[in-house]
Amino acid sequence: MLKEVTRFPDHEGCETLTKLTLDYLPRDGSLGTVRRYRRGMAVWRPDDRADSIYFLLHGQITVKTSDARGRETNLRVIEPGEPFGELCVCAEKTGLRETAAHARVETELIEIKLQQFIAYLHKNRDAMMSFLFTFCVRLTDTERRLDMLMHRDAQERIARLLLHLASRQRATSTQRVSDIALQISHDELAQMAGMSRPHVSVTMGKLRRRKLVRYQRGRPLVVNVPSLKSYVLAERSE
Amino acid sequence: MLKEVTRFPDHEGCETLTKLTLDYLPRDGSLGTVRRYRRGMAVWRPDDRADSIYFLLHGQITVKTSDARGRETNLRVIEPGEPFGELCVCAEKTGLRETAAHARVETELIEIKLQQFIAYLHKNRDAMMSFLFTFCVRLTDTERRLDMLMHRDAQERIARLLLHLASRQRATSTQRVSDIALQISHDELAQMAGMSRPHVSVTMGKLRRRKLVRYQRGRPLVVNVPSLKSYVLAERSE
DNA sequence: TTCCGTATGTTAGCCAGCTAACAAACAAAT
DNA sequence: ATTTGTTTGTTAGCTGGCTAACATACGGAA
Repeated sequence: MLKEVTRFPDHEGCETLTKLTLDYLPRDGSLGTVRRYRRGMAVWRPDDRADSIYFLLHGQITVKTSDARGRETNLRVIEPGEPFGELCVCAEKTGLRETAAHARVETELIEIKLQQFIAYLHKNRDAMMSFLFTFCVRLTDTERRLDMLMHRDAQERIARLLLHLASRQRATSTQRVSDIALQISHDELAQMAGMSRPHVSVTMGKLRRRKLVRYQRGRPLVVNVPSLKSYVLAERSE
Repeated sequence: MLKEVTRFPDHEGCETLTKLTLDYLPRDGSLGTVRRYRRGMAVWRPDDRADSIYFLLHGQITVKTSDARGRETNLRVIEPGEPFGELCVCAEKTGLRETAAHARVETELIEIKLQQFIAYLHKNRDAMMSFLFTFCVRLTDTERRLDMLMHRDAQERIARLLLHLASRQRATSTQRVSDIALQISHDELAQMAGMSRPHVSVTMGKLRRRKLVRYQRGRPLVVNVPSLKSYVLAERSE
């Protein structure tokens, strides 16, 4: 149990820690309820009370906001093992979600009432520590997306987004390869990068010509991490 | 000690929780080192190892990144009582900061080595729970900034940024007033919103003409929270 | 095969926000 | 009172990304 604690400051396998909390939860059904959702179904809607936390078992969830004009933006994509719908998603103490979460595919998850979850953490030190680490990683994750959005050049923005997605993906792979495959459409990239879909296609085309990514119709998007990274870090002074 | 735990799900005074962890730390000097910084001094630089966590006692800290072109963007402003330089600011397990933190004014803080801090949390359940809540709040905070950056209309973007800053500020005020005063320059707003300084000035001028904010040279910026909020939420369909 | 739905490629025209450059207003220091 | 430094106001181009619209390619269903 202490292994992760002492290993953490060395920053090994940070991303994998995100999925660790689930291992500390009782699996005898005493905490939370297992629920299933089919593709497209809503896990929560903007006006729902934010009094539950979820852990994704199988499938994939997207968390989105939409503004007054109906423009949708993708705030997060949840992978199996990750917690989501966290505590204190409280905008202005109304305790409402203000976001929408939908199953992207056939999905199974555990829903736990916040009260119960907090009570459980209170009794279980290791689970709490694990959960704390999970949040640290998520915070870093979110701050990197912030960093990405601060860049206004399309190529740099997309490049950073792809690197970000690749580093999350890499956590699940066993070996450290330079080519990471992502299953994501241009439309979804557009929603994550805050760009229009056509311009994402144009920008992706440029990156493809530079051999920084590979993709074709129907084939997954393959990101060459080292090349992309050196592209992002390169001085483009003029 | 349990008060905060049970109160949390009701989302009362969420923001104030951010500054709560400090109260749980031993003040006898047994944990961490007190350090002082003068205006402009660096707390850490991009290549420093990220093996400490900090708690701000007095003053103000800004955390920034700068890209290859030298463009600086403001990632966060730290207020007294808040922790910063969190665990796992580990980009690619190098364990480096990749950001720069500077004192904006005369500043005093506590620096604690991560190893020691984690060991302390491990022994002190209430401190850990408090710290966990702090992170939840910070995560929500960061996700709101994400949301703000996803909007490309300048007025909406600045409006959302001001609301965000105001809601953090409001935590320190005793009463719930509609007018919140902020001490921030157009240049800093530009760095937080990912916009150019001139266009921030233009946009702020528009908001001022709409009576959503008040400000003059040398006077602090006063944000009318309800008006701004209704402006942001209003349908601007055409 | 054919049809349909969805993802990607591409272009023309427009416009919001950028850069650059300078002016003005004030504060603090001399 | 001057000087210096800092912040804000403002404008004239310019450009990058947007919208809209359509073309193309592919997968799966019928």
